[in-house]
Amino acid sequence: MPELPEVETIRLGLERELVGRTVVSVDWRGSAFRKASPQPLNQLAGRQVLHIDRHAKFLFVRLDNGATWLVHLGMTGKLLFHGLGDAEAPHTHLRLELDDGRELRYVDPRRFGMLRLYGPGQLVEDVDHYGPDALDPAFTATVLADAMRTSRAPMKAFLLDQTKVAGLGNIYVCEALWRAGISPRRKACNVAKAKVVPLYQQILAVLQDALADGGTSFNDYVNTIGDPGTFVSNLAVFQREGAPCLRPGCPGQVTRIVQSGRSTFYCSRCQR
DNA sequence: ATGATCTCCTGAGCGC
DNA sequence: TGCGCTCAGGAGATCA
Repeated sequence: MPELPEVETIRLGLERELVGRTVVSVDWRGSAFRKASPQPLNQLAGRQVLHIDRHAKFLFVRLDNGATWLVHLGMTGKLLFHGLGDAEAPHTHLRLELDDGRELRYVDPRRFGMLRLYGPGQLVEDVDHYGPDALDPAFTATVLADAMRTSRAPMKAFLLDQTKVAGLGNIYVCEALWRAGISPRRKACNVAKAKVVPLYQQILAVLQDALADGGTSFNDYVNTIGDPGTFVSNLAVFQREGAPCLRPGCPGQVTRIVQSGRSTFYCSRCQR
């Protein structure tokens, strides 16, 4: 569900509302997730939150004892602030009672997310194989060009590959390729050199535009106070199958194809 | 080693 | 109303 702009929106919410708070008590339901936590989540009890980092779609909640609580929302994960007595949504897996009389809850119907508590000094390994975050200065046009030169994967798969550049998902890959006028089917190594810098610029632009709108919401994405993002009205191709291409002067229409088992939306007329 | 496919899980939407 | 099918914003494991 959430990609970089949505996760960054949540990070900003946590920075405002969670940093400085202490966890009074933990209600962990022990639900089975795809990856178990290295340390029991009950050990969040008594910890104060110092700050929140993000790499790609992972959140790093830094705690006062040197521990790190890693959160990944998968497709349907939500982190939400609630009052103590608020009714509980289905698929609530974790409730953290905070010292300001509120609760932070993790809700995730599909349980594709990850909640992983690393002890003090324990190294977080989940992003070891990841490439640079798409909005980090370490991600440059040169880095992108070097990775593209050696990959025969179609551009769609290439940009979804978190080891190349981290943080993009299905929506923003489709949107960035449309903005740059590159076919999602074109092999990365076959993209004209002259198109690499524009692609780099459009990746940053679409992420920043979406972030400014609080992300994209279809069904269930909401930020930490339950508000949806509004970028859906600015999507050019994603979930617009059959609609006219929005590029000025382009007579094409948006097509949906399946690549590596996932939907790709693009205009075959102006994305070459 | 790279790229494609399968898998985890639940819910929504659709056609019949 | 209900059944069965397809699809969903992610990513790790497995297979060719």
